[in-house]
Amino acid sequence: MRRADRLFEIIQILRRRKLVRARDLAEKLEVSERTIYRDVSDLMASGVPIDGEAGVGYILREGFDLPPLMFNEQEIEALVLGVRIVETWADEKLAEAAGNVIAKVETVIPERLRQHMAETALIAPANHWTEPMTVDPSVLREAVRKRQKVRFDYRDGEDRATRRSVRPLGLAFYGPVWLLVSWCELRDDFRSFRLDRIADMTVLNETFRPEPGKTIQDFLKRDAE
Amino acid sequence: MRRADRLFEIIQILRRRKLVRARDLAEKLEVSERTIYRDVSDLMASGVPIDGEAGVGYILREGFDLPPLMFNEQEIEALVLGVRIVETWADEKLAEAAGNVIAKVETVIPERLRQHMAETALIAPANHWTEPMTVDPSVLREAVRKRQKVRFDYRDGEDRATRRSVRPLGLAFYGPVWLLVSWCELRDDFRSFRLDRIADMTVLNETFRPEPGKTIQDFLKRDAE
DNA sequence: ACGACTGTTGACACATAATGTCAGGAGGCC
DNA sequence: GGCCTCCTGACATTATGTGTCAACAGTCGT
Repeated sequence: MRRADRLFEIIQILRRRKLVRARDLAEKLEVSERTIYRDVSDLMASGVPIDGEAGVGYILREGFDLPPLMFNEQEIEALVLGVRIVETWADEKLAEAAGNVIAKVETVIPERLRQHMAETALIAPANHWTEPMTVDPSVLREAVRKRQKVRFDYRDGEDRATRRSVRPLGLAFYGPVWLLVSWCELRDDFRSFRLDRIADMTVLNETFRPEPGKTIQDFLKRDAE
Repeated sequence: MRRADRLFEIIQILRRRKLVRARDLAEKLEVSERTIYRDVSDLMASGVPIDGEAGVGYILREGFDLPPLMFNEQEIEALVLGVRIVETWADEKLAEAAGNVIAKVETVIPERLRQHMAETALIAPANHWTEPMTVDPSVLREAVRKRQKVRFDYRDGEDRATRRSVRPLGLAFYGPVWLLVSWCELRDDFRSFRLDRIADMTVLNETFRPEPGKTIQDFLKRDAE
């Protein structure tokens, strides 16, 4: 039996039974326990939610596959429109993920809705007037997630250039342009930067901790006033 | 990337797109075409219904009922961003539906992703420069669904006013403005109208049948050329 | 506190599977 | 016919998987 099949088989066994010991799996699949431990470890690394408890066995937590979903027609339209906008207005990686969302949702909704999904007449045409990006948004998204500071040159509306070091807090979709919402250490305040005016960006190794008053929630709160 | 992951990835790509060439897969997954042929062959042997046609590419037949894997983090981000954009850029009814989508998805994902969902740092700020709508988009959406013709006054870029009778085919999100994509009976051709320039619209009782060459698919096809 | 049970990890030698390259064949499409 | 694509075989090379042995750590019942 090929390894790929075995990994799949382990998942199936875990789906069927609540609790399984490595020894059971080893016997069933005719490999050594050591191999099972390695397989399970790989599955975990791939995101399969397996809990292994010493003295007990393995349990598959919920959330491995996507359960059936039910939406009404209006919700389908909202979902499809949102995803289509992301597909045409965001960077490649997000666009691809958006495509996956469509594909995955399609397989878990009832047939009737699947049809409606395909027929949704809300479209987001490829836009031709976005400013060419000078930074890769996916790099920035990662910096946001990992809370890594970034440094870059910024050219403002009056063409003045400054070098900034900021805490990236989030990315904001603002029509034809994307903004980097950040805490600017030069100004010691929130600042938003247009992604098309950023140049020579480097993600620093320096990380930051969220501090009260300097998070994106604080920014949004202030924005609302 | 390990082989087992690649096999899953191939399935996902096939789910997303109708037609894929071995070459596309090879580039995407950074392996040789030969490896792709071997992978696909193995998937087929495992019962995945893939059709491979010489001169065409690969197609995933229907009837593959393996539930898709749970959303990954990137997909959650794409979904959340899409929904947030709809919430701020679309009309009230769609915005509300978008909110429901979030709520429904939240109930089926594991805790870890729910947290990620809440923390997604992609935002779509309330935009302040959209042109004020002169028609209710939700009325137009319904007319699209029910295939009811509509009549309205339109004021073009040079401020010339015309009265139009059109088949509403769909709505297009075009940044700060929304467009009504339609088959215009005055010009006997496809025409797009900015929603903020439409006035005195009435939905007619007259319905229309989709005719070859006059559907939104035809419009999109022509657009691509 | 103890012992039995089970998951987790490392090391190492060995076997096997995966991969890329090259070549050729077969079938769809215009 | 020419082009594109899927499909298959062979072969050298490399990467990966595997079993065995060993030690450690967490759980559970007593």
